[in-house]
Amino acid sequence: MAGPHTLAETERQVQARLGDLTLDFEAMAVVSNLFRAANAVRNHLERTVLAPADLTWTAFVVLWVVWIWDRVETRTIAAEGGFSKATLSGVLSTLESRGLVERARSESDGRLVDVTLTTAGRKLMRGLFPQFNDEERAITRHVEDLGSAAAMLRAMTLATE
Amino acid sequence: MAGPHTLAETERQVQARLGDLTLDFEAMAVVSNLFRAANAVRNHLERTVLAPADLTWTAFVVLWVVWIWDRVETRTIAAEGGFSKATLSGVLSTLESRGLVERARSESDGRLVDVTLTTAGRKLMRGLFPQFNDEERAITRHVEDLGSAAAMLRAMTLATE
DNA sequence: TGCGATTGGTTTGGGCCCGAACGATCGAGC
DNA sequence: GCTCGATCGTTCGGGCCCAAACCAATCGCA
Repeated sequence: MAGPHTLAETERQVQARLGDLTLDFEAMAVVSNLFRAANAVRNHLERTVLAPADLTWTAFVVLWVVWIWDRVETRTIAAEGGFSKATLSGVLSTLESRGLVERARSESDGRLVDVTLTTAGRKLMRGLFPQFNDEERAITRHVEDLGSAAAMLRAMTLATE
Repeated sequence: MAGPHTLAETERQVQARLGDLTLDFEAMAVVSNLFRAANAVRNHLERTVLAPADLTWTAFVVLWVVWIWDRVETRTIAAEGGFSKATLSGVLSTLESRGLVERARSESDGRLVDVTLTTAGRKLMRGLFPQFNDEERAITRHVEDLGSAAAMLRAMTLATE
């Protein structure tokens, strides 16, 4: 949200429009930078790692969750990935048509659908994830304390729930 | 990406699949938490502040940039907002049809288009932004050092460019 | 001055994204 | 057994999202 302009300049402009209100500019800067970072990182990873494999961001997240947990119910994937079940339904259909995942109705509960990776899906993830992690390392290389960075982000996530 | 499961459990699963490779789990956790936070914050703000005004996230960002800078070229909006010019073109059409912004071809350069807020657009932002900032304050209330948090996020953004 | 290269915004096509509505299934309590 | 409420995945409609193709305007450079 806040961009090439300086922070001070942005504050000045906001103050000019809402001078009579008390605002929290530090909070504004943090939220703004959160989205700039997430956007930049996502675009970067999509271009460098995902595009060559013809995968979208969300498709990769779905594959990742299924890969880690081997056999997952769709509701779990949606919760872990942070998107709606409606979105997941479409992405799963795409991945299924490409032969990367398989849907199977649960035997113990007829409402649930279990998802697993096909052999092709597992092979793809095994090749992709190391590249992905290399980029993650590069992206965070200038972050001093990774542990406290993760904790800070978790604090924001929790504060919204 | 990483969700209800514990971090240690996730690492164990990844290690089981890629045990022979060196991975950076701390970097993985930071990137993962970055997206969880951004998703959670965005969804929260959309539901609490934006939905009542019938605005999407991107539409609000566009309005915000134009509001701050009064008269902006579309290329600037796209750069500040962090999305493509193709996306912007569609969102601007939506906002224009709702009477919140106006497009005007630049007089000095026939390729450029300047965007301004209408009176209705300014009125909307004046009412909306204080609510938005209140939520931003609440979201960051458990972050100890807002300054270093913003710096950390900036470091990640810069590392991808 | 002329013309190829660059820049800027829009359009197009395909995919993601959500809330709401829907049909199927399950389970608690009678 | 039966029913009512809750849960699950899918579908639908509308909007966002991007890359690539496109056209108009401008610039660079001889």
